[in-house]
Order: sequence, then C-alpha cells, then structure tokens
Amino acid sequence: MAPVENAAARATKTLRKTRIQAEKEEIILDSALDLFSAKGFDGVTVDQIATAASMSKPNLLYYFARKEDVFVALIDRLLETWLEPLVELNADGDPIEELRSYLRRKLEMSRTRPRESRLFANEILQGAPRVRSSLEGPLRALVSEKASVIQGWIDAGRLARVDPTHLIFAIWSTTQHYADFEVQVRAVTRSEDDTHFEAALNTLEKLFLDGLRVRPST
Amino acid sequence: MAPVENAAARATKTLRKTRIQAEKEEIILDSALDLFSAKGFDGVTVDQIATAASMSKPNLLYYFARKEDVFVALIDRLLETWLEPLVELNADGDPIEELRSYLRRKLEMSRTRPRESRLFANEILQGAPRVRSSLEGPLRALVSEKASVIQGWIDAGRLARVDPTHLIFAIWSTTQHYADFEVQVRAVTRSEDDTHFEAALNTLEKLFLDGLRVRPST
DNA sequence: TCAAAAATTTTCCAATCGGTCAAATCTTGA
DNA sequence: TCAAGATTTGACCGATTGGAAAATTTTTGA
Repeated sequence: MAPVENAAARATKTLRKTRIQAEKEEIILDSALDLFSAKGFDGVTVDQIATAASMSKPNLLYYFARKEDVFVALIDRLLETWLEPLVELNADGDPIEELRSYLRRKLEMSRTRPRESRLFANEILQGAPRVRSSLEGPLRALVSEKASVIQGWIDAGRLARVDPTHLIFAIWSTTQHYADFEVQVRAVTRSEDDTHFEAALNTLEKLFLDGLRVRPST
Repeated sequence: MAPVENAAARATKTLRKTRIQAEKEEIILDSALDLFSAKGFDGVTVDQIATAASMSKPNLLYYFARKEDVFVALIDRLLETWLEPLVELNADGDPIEELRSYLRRKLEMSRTRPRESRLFANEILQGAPRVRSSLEGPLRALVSEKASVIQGWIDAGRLARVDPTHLIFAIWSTTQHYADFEVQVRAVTRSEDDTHFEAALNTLEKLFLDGLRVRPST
C-alpha cells in the first residue's frame, strides 16, 4: 500500500513544481470540483474528470496517481477556506455584530461557492471516510475555541443563554442549506437566480437576533 | 425502455401481493435504506443490498427489476413520512406553540430516523434526479400552503415579520443537520450517544423563539 | 544545441457491475 | 394430492471502470 510516487515527487525529489504541473493540477482540481460536488465520489469517473480538464485519463493519472488523491487534494484545500469565516470571529468585537457578520459571511460563502459546500456535505454525509481526522483535530479545536469566546459573551450577559456549539451548528446548517439543498430551495421558491438570498439573509438575521416571538416595541 | 414487469404484476395481474412478496420487499427496502443512506446510490451495489437482505442478487432483481427501482421505492415511501410533521402544523393553534411543536417533531425525526434524512439529503445534494417532480409538485404545494398559514399569523401580529418559506427552511436545516452531519456533530461534541439532542433542542427553541439578543427581563 | 527530464498518448487489462437466462425448488389452493 | 404458479439460484455476459505499461512527443536547462 505504499503510495505511488506522484508527478511532483518524480520531478525533482523536492517540493518544487514545474509551471505545467501547477497549471494542470489547477485545471484538474477545478474540473473535479465541478463533478464531485454534483455527483459524489462514486458518481464520477476518472475519464469524466480528464475530459472536463481537456486531457487524457492517463495524463490525469500522471498528476494524481489515484482517483482518491484528487478528491483528497480537493478536501484539503477546501477545509481552510471553509473555516475562515469562523476564524475571523473576534472575541473583542461586539457579540451581536460579530455573529451577524459571521452569519453574513457564511451565507455569502454558500452563494458564491456552492460547489465547495456540496463537496463537503457529500463527504460528511457518507461518514467522512477521508476527512474524519480533520474533523476530530483542527475542526474540533477551532469550534472549541470559538465556543469559548461565545460562552464568554454569554457569561458577561451580552448574549442570550444558548449552547455555543449548537449555535455554531445552527449557523452552519441554515446557511449551508442554500448551497447543499439548492435544488429544493429553487423548486420551492421558483427562483432561478440569486435573489432569494436577500430574503434568506433578512429572515436568518431576524431569527438569530430577535427570534419569532413578538415583543412590545420600545 | 418499457418497464420490466415486476414480481407483483407477474404474480396475479392484480395489485395483490403474496405474503412472501410483502415480507421480502420489506427486508430489501430496509437493507437498501441502510446502504443507500450511508453510501449514496452509486456507492452501493445490487450484490451488497442482496447480501444484506440475505438473498441472491437475481432473487432481489426478481422483486425489483432494476437497482433504481429499489431507490425510487424508498424515496416514495419516505416523502410522505418526512413531510408529516409539517402537515400537522395547525392554522388554528397558537403560532408559537405550533412552531415549537413542529421544531420538536422535526428534531425528533432526525434523532429516530437519521437514515431517511440522509437518504433524502443524498438525493437532493445530487440534483434530485429522481425526485425533482415531487419537489416541484407536492412539496412545493405543501410549503406554499403552510407558508400562507404562517403569513396569516404574521399579518395578525402574532409572529415576528420573517419570510415564512425561509423560516421553514431554517427549521428543516437546523434539525436535519443532526442527522445528515451526524459524523461532524459527534466529532465536535465528542458525543457517542443521543444526549446532545437535548442541548440542541434547548438552543434551537431559544434561538427560534427569542433570538440571541439580550432583553431586559420583564 | 541537445540530452535529460517532463508531459502526453495509445493500448491494454483485470476487476467489478447491472442485469439476463434457464433450470431447479418451494408454496399454494383446488 | 399435485399441478400451476411463485420463488430461488448458479452460471453467464457485455459494458464500464480504475489503473498499468510502454512508447512517443514536448519542454527545459546547462
């Protein structure tokens, strides 16, 4: 089960990549993201990725020795980008504004990068066989850190008493829903463009900040 | 592309099923639900389903002529169950209590029937190739109807002004998250049982009803 | 310039998969 | 009881798939 030497390693025995390598790998990963996010790992063939990337199958396998290597490369580069909005959550900011801003960034991410969201969802849905360690390592650590920040706000009486971790889950799920369940959202709203995102943001802000209960205007 | 005559049709030319038919189809569907919900349509072979159902592949194909027929049968029986909690939303009830109750039922569904949730999520995520018509038909109709109910409550000043459709999306996403992203939830919370559902319910109720903003206690 | 290295392609293969077929066995009801 | 129908299975098949091998072409750097 020794990993097959890949193009980069074969090339120079160093980490340096040639111009062509960098370009082609980029094209491959972009094509693969299109396909994997739409059909899942098992629903895509190496040939399809190669064709989408305008090259032959063996040529693709020259850059990524195995189909799974392409998938893993995608997941790896995705995770960092994906968690960035949460990283930016600032303990020194105003709690309400910080969370509102986080919600916005996360929803914007679903709007502009639905492929990444679906790729991730696909992987988690199937038990995260290829990213389990990332979940239990960096992801858990980050959530833990930010949950502490939120808990601090709550303890200071600046935020309602909710479980910080589950609050994060709620923000994740409501925003990612617009990418992962896009087909359903479009079917229900009859929307063919991005306009429903505005109504979504308004509703989510209202929900998260003030809830549904009517209260006397002050 | 004429559909192959299935076991039931071949049996009696009526809709009546034999005892064995009913039993075996049940076993097949249950095994298939296990597998499809965990690995997706393309990640499962007919042989795997047959083995899980303790029968040979040709025997399974005697009951469901094609692999896709098994999947469609699952989706069909799932949709009704899945939407039942929303059907129960009662226009004559108290708005807050009705929505709280809906939230609870939906979360309970994610806890007790995660397989069904994941099966559905898998299908939607991949563009709903096999249920698109159901989304645009019955699902849209039901959401439309219930959105009107909620809008009525809002117009009567009994509920905060949110977009009813997006409110429904928010309830769907937050609750289904605990089934669809179970692996991630467990990784982050280190939970190995169902106990996190209580914290989830508390947080979601608080969020949906009162939001995060702190307000002076009355 | 030109040889070494990188990139690309044609050809091929073993394994897997969905599904068929025909024969054998089991169930059911008159 | 027993024949007709229902159920089950082993053997098989064509298509697809991930990937390997080897030869050819292109690019690179001294």
